[in-house]
Amino acid sequence: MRELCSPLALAPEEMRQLDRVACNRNRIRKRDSLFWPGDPFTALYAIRLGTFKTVVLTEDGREQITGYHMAGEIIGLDGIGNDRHASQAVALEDSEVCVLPFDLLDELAHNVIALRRNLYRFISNDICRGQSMMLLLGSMRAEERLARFLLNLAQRFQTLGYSSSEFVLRMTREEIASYLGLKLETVSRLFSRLQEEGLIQVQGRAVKLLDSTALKRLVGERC
Amino acid sequence: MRELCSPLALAPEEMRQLDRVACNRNRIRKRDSLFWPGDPFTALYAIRLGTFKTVVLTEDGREQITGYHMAGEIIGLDGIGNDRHASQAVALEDSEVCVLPFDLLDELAHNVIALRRNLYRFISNDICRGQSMMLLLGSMRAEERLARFLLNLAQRFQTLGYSSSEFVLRMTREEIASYLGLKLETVSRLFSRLQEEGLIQVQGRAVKLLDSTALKRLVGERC
DNA sequence: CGCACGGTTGACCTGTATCAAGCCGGGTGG
DNA sequence: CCACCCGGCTTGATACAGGTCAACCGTGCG
Repeated sequence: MRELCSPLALAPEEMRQLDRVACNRNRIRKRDSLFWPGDPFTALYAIRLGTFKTVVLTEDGREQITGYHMAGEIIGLDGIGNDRHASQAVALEDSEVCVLPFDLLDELAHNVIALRRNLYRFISNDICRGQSMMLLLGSMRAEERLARFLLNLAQRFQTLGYSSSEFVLRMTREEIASYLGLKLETVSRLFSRLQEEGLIQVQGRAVKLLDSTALKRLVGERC
Repeated sequence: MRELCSPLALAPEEMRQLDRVACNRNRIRKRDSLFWPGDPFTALYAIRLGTFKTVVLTEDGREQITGYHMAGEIIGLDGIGNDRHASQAVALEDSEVCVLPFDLLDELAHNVIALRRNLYRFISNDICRGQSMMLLLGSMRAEERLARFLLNLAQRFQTLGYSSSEFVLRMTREEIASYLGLKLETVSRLFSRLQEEGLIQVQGRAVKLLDSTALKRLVGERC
């Protein structure tokens, strides 16, 4: 548990207090949901293991994946605002989360300045993530979107201690497409094209980044 | 000042405390910026008067407008996460803001539960706004995007006590286009088309919603 | 073993972008 | 006070990225 909360940078004594809060783990099976849109908001969830997607829906049934979340990240933040979750969180593989009841968390935040600040921080980071997604969806071409997606995954795998150049996607082409505001055929074609160009190697969901420099150039990064 | 903080739902006594925090007003002239990307984060800003756009940039200079903000709203929330603002906030007309130094705000939040909760709430609402924008940018057609934009503005004007069916846009076609992930010519054509169809009446930036029911149907709302 | 789901690929279509020309209205300087 | 100019807007013609429809494949799961 502790390592999960290390991003919160607490003193050991505060850690013990937090342990009271985050006592209960929870296993979520692949395809099961942690919460649904409209569910009353009671807790945040710290992902210990596995991967989740968050999804929002239109009235007429279309859906948009708004995020992929891996171990060490916290989800459910969108529920604080109006005491109901706005999105759905679905496990992409068998996963495990810590339930962080928000009342307890807030009570603790009352005393522990560092925790309060870090709560703000987490929520605010989600805002920034949203802004980058708007940038991506609003003004980037398809190829650039996919390249960014891959580089972002690579970086996150790296911070988790996995290879940043070789990994297995947890999501289908259709899910990638939804996230990137494209159609699944387009994503499939893009994978093939990037492979032809020698930038990546794809075999189903197994991806190897062969030329990250070129990928970064694709997304307009100065190298 | 007080009416601005009324969404925070404070007791009168707490109000007085908050007055200490939000003492200083600030006039911002049209086209001037409240903060720039990279600026150190020190405060939130409560808009008293006027309109702002928030903008994020790519390394290679493209820009995406991520939000329009009117009186009563709070901006700058994206800065909390890493102590630097990620976006730029530009006044679309002569405006006035209250500066809310975050240190003071947080200190006060330590004591006042309601304020703490409402801080969370504000930030979280921004996340939800981001999610709806992803939905819009990722899976809606151009006409639907514009219709949603207009209906959203209408509703916000209404809550400010202005007409919800007749208002003057503060932004150019190009700014609307950026926000909606389109090009200015497309936005212009859409305005013309909605007018031909009798749903709205446009004269430059003056807009009148003639058939909100049809507009809502356009965005897939059951009526 | 076979079926169903996920993925690839091709042919064609269309919504939106792009390029280009002209208009309108309001602010400025003569 | 008028003429001009410029930024913002509209509209048309054309291009193209990505969507749609359809056929087929492979593979892993029951």
